[in-house]
Amino acid sequence: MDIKSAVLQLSSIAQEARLEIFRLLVQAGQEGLSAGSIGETLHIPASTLSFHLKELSHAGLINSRQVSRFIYYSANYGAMNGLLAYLTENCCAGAKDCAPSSTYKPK
Amino acid sequence: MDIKSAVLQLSSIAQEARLEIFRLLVQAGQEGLSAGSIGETLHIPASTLSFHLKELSHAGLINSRQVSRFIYYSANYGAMNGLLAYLTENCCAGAKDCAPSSTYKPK
DNA sequence: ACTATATTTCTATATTTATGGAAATATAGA
DNA sequence: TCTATATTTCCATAAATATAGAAATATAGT
Repeated sequence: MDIKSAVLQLSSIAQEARLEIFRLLVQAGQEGLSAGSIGETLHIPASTLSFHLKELSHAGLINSRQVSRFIYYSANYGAMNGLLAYLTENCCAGAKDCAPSSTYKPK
Repeated sequence: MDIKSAVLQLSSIAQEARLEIFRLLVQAGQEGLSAGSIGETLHIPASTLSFHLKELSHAGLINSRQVSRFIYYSANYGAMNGLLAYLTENCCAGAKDCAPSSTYKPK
């Protein structure tokens, strides 16, 4: 992970509408959701949504696939974990248990 | 964690200079580093650095304390972990092992 | 081919953010 | 109190980003 990619990914979720979209997809699982259902759930106009989905895709934090007339978007869990790992890399110069507990336990 | 705080925190590290500062402090540990030594390490002019440190402080991702003429900044590990937990909350609707492995293992 | 639906692109406007020099404000040692 | 050092505030300018309507494009059912 290089810093420019990390900034691109962080920028893509450092915006309220996009963070909502991303979290919705993280919670939705591998299957994902169609653009239309995301817009309906979050009340985002189609053109605005399209702009935000492109930002997230371009950053690599979400994937898309076409299913008939719909486009399904889903979280890229690998990219997400890569980003989290980058943020915590060499945390506390390797001291163990430097950080308070977190509830997320990746395998 | 509410979404506005999360966006504020993400925005604060979604910028190359600030992400460098934050990672430097995450790696530095509890003791932290003085503003001057951060600027010297990362080659950031004082006024620019001050602006960025204020952004990070305001978001709550770093703390500061005065030590004689110096101001020491350090990572707020609790805030960091809170943010990471927020991003992964209800990941995959609770399915276990939905996400690929990560190297960060908070206790 | 025609029609309805899904999504994207185009466009203009409004808003926010980053930069760094110069000046101002601490802090502490002599 | 004078001086040196550390950091912040002020300021103007430059650059990037968000918004959503209207038009364009794609897909599939009839």
